[in-house]
Amino acid sequence: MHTDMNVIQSIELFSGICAENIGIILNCAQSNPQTFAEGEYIIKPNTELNKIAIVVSGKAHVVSEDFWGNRTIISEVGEGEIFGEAHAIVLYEIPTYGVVAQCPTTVLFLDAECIHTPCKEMAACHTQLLNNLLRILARKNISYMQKMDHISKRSTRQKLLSYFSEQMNKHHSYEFDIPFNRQQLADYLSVDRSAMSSELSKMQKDGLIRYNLNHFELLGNDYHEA
Amino acid sequence: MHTDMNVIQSIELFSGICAENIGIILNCAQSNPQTFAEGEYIIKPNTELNKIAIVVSGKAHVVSEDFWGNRTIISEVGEGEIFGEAHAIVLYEIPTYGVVAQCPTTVLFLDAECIHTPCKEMAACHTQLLNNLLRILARKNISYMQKMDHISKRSTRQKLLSYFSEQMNKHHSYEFDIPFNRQQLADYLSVDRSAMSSELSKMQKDGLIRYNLNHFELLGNDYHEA
DNA sequence: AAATATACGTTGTAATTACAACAAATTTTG
DNA sequence: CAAAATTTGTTGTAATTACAACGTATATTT
Repeated sequence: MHTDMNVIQSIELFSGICAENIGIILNCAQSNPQTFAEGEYIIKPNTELNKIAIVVSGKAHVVSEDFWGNRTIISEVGEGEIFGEAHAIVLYEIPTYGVVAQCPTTVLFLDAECIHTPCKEMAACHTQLLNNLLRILARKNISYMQKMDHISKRSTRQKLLSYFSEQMNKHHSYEFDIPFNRQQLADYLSVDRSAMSSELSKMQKDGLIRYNLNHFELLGNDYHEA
Repeated sequence: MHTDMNVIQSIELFSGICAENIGIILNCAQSNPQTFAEGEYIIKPNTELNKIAIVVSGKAHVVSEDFWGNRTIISEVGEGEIFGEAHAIVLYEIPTYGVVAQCPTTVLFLDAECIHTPCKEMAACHTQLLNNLLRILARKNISYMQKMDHISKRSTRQKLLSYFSEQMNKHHSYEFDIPFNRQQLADYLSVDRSAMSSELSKMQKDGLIRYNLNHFELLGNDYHEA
């Protein structure tokens, strides 16, 4: 129970909950920290999951493996982030994905039971915990929807335009910096990096965009030309 | 307030909540039913959203439109289902998608405020409401993750195999019926129908699968041959 | 500042895909 | 049951993509 309390107290799941109540939750949820070596499964695929996992330190990949053994990275979870919460809440679904430590990683497992039927001591902070979980899930939901929206486009150009369109809205400007390098952007959009790079070139040549490294500018039909 | 109470009482959002308390919620959330014509925007893109929408009757599409006017269907919501809940919970995000009625559709809007700071009358059922919302969001989350996992594969064949792999796990069997027709499956996997159809043929010829209409059978390397 | 590592852009080729057009099969309707 | 409508399968072609290989630029390390 002596895992880095500084980290624990600052994660979103416990925001607005005092240290004392966090202690009560950890106690009620029978939390136990575990450390995993690089490459080790934190969660094995196709295994029942009724715990919410908090990454106290380290980093892990949520990966999916199909019937034929092909592996893909679904998402990355870092310090302070949680995973498994969706499956811990929807009890009867068994996750097909696994979670693999990318370096020595310490994880705290919270029994989801205390979400559904909290003990008396938790009454004071249970609602806050539910609200936090709700917000985390909602935010993940939104980002999944956005990503799906981009990926579901048929061509690399359309995927890029869809992503740029989102960035434009987010920044309220035709110009913006993106938070990815080329490889990360390609991974995010599920396309090949070099093919994407060359498509970006074509788009610039076609007068759709202008860019330099991470800085992009959208050129609508007849807007703000120089 | 006289919208079909039969539908309202049977939706998942209100499961485990008695009719009386549902009345309290609807009252506290200043719910007001509205009816929209086919093709009409229920929610316009890029508009702040702080209400949870319940489809009382009809059907709607969640669509995204980019800077250049291209439209894509993100998901479909039918009777008893809700939408907008993620954005109503994460207040500061503005949805880029819109929601368009596919036929005359009646929708009940619940002010999300009563989720965050419920009135006294709601105390008795607020936790149940939070739990329901949590479960709905978690389930959507899981299905989004699965879909992303399929779509992010690079080739049509891999997308299909990923989907079949999921179906196999779900049915605990190498044989199963899928709930889509060809066009729907193609839309779900974001590929062209006819290209997918011909890829299915090839996969059958290559001995990976066997199928007839909606019935599919996976042929692992050396498993259960006849 | 040289050496190294990392990120980015370019090009050619083989493979895959979208698209269109049509044929075959299946389901619905009168 | 026949006709019509819908769904599914097939094929060819033009366009797009993945992949590999390599050159260049930028950042980091020593």
